[in-house]
Amino acid sequence: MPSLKIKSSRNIPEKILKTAIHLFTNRGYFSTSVSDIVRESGVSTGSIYHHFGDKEGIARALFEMLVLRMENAFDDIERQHDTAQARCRAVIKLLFQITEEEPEVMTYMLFVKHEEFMLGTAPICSSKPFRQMREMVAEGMDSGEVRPMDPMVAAASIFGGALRMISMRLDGILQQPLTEYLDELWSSAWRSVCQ
Amino acid sequence: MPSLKIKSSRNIPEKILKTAIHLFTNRGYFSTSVSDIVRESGVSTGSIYHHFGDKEGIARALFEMLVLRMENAFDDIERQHDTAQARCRAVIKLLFQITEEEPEVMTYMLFVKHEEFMLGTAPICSSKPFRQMREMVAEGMDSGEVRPMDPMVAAASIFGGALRMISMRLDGILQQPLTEYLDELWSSAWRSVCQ
DNA sequence: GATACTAGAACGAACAGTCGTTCTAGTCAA
DNA sequence: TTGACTAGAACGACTGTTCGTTCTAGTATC
Repeated sequence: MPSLKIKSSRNIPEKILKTAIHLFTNRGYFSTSVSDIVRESGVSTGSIYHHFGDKEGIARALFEMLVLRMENAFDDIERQHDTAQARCRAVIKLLFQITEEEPEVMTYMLFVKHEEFMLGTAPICSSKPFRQMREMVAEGMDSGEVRPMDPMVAAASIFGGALRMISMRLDGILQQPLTEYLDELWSSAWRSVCQ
Repeated sequence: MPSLKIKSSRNIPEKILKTAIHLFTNRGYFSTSVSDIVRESGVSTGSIYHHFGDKEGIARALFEMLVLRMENAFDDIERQHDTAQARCRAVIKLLFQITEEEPEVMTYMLFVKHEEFMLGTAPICSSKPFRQMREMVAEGMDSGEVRPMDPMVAAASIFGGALRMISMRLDGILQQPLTEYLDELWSSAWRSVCQ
């Protein structure tokens, strides 16, 4: 997580966010009370409300931070690779790495129903990172790497398997680290859409 | 939904369950109060507790009913088809149909985090229907229809795209009914694992 | 057929506890 | 001294649940 450097030497907002993502992903947003966050973070109620306004504000800050981080990572990938094949593979590799290194981050991004508590928020798959993923596939179709087909079907075919693996890994059904499945999964995924 | 015939001519448990699945999927479990269910169903608080014990009991009854229904449907599919290819395709077709005809049922089955409120419940992908899906793929590998590979990767590759399409459809990103994508999606999915 | 009785289904006002939030007092760096 | 920040007790709204009562339909008795 890119540490948001903030003036206070004790960096209270970061403490709050770290505790929050841990509790939100393990117990769920509604089963986490503000008092729980106070207790586990060692930060007072007053500070929490001073920095984030309300409980939803914590969830929102967390979400925006992680989405932004993902956007930047995808921008990097687009810069570092120039074929759809290489880009999509790099995206999956990145998602697998994050899942292994920071499972709570991946859980919060992909498998938390933000609309339920962040009122007026669009579902995660209409967020920019997901759009970037679909665009990579669409560009691959324009360039002839990906065979002509419905763009949504193509995107679902390329990334669907990987997202399924992530979901199973986070649910404890896969024992081995995701990175060990990467090559085999990618060759299957690419077979489904290549010319 | 298979109507649980119950003596009472007014069939109160069914009224409660219908209201509950509607509210749970649209607002979320925690944002739905028992009073909301009382108001929308026209059933009294007392009756709800008489039939289901507590709020969680409603969610649990709903879940068990829908999982059972899915198990039976998959059993039928296994009886009616004898190749992995035909079985897997039939499963996807069925899931697409349910998504179109009863989106709330599909939402509740796939995209509600039951562990958060039904304490001690395993995640949905360790439930029997999901195991049945993985077994169909494994059998296809034994028979030589599916090329040799990690069984989990094979299952994720076959069903991942379809589940992604369902998710996008339920989130309102796909305008057309899923059934229109079935042929194209299936041919992609099968390409990824066939010999 | 009429009556008395019974079991369980339905009701909803009342309760105890928890939650998110507010507020006043205090701390500390500049 | 000032102003940003921290602290945590206090508050009111709301939640899931309970429980005493009423209603309903079926059975036994006459």
